[in-house]
Amino acid sequence: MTAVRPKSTKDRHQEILDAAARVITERGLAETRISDVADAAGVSPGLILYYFESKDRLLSEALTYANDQFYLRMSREIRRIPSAREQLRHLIDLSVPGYLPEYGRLDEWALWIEVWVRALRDPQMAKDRELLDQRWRQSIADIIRAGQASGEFGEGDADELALRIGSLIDGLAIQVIMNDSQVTPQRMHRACMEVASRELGFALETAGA
Amino acid sequence: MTAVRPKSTKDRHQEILDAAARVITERGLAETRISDVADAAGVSPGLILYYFESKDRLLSEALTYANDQFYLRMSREIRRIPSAREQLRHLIDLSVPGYLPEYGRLDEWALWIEVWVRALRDPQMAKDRELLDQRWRQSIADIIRAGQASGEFGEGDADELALRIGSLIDGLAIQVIMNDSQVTPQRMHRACMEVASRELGFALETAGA
DNA sequence: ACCAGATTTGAACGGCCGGTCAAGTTGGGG
DNA sequence: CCCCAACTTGACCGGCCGTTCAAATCTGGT
Repeated sequence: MTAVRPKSTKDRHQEILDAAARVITERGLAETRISDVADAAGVSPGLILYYFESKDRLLSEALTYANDQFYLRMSREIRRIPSAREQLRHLIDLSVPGYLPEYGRLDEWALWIEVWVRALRDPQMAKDRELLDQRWRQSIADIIRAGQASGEFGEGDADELALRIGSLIDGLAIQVIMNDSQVTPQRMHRACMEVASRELGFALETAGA
Repeated sequence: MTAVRPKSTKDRHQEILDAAARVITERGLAETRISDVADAAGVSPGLILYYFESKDRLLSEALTYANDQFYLRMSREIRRIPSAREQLRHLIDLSVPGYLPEYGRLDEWALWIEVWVRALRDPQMAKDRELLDQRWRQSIADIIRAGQASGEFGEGDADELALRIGSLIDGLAIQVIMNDSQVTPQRMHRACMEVASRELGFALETAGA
């Protein structure tokens, strides 16, 4: 049988990116060494530089790759939901770090922060970040447009509303991921839903028993 | 015995912190070397380690120091304004990177991002960040309470409203400081004012004429 | 079985930089 | 004026880590 040995080039490439993303999440960009990634991927350090021309390039690619993965998973899940209002709720569910138990601490947000800090100085990363962010706003705007078409949401510039809601999520998520004692996942979730309901003009079913 | 030269020592200490903050803003935390700080402060590298026990300590202190400075300047300015609504507007003015020309690009936000990334792994920095953030929310909440007392704003939990507005500012500021082509300072300012007016229940004077 | 090219290894190199230190300089008190 | 402690310097050390490279191994084709 073919042992585990033969790996296509593409597999290796992705394996290393996966390993790098894991290491960055765990140790932080600044503390990530090539040998850490090699260990995580189960290969020798030399091989990393065989597939990536430099450590910097590897880390940059890993960051956008990981954010890509997150985005794809999210939009896959959301596409399944028929109601725009429920789509929005689920997007918020997924965006609140640690809100849905099955998703762990949702450390993707930590990677975002690493992207930001790197984008401040790395033009390529700045470009990638802008695209990633645009896509994020876009997916919110799409939900809003769908809700407006179906009458679930009131009128208003969908892109502008998406910017506001998306930015609110960003700002709150930072504090939640930092384990701020005042800003719990529940509180973040509630804040997002309330602002969204006011901005989009729908009533929040208050869970009164 | 007698205190030796507390004044000069204190000056040096602060000079170095200032220099470090400048270097971090310019080059980023990851790229900041002790010798860079020494150059910026006009002293020898050895002296840096005479005043700070390690590079890590220095950088941590510099980050909180710089954010402190920003906060103090902001609250000094805001205290002068009588109307709560104008206080809020000015707080937003100051928070939008590059909105007020006289304040340059307001790179303090870049330092915030560095704080975040460091706070993810450094418990002391995490603690400091939480205090800094609490103070930031608090100063917004104070404005809101004043406005509610004077009748300028509607009712509502001031702390909750402050969290929402503060987080929105955070999330938007990130994108502005990244030079996102879609999120201009003007657009951020407008978004903040609109959400604030809706959340706080006051009318936005639409600039006619 | 053999070859050629692709893949993989790990040892070794070299630069960089945080931290140390011994030697100087300064300035105020006696 | 001298002395001592505080302050300041810059050379130096040592380790770390990104990168290189020659050699080993593997793979598929003939």
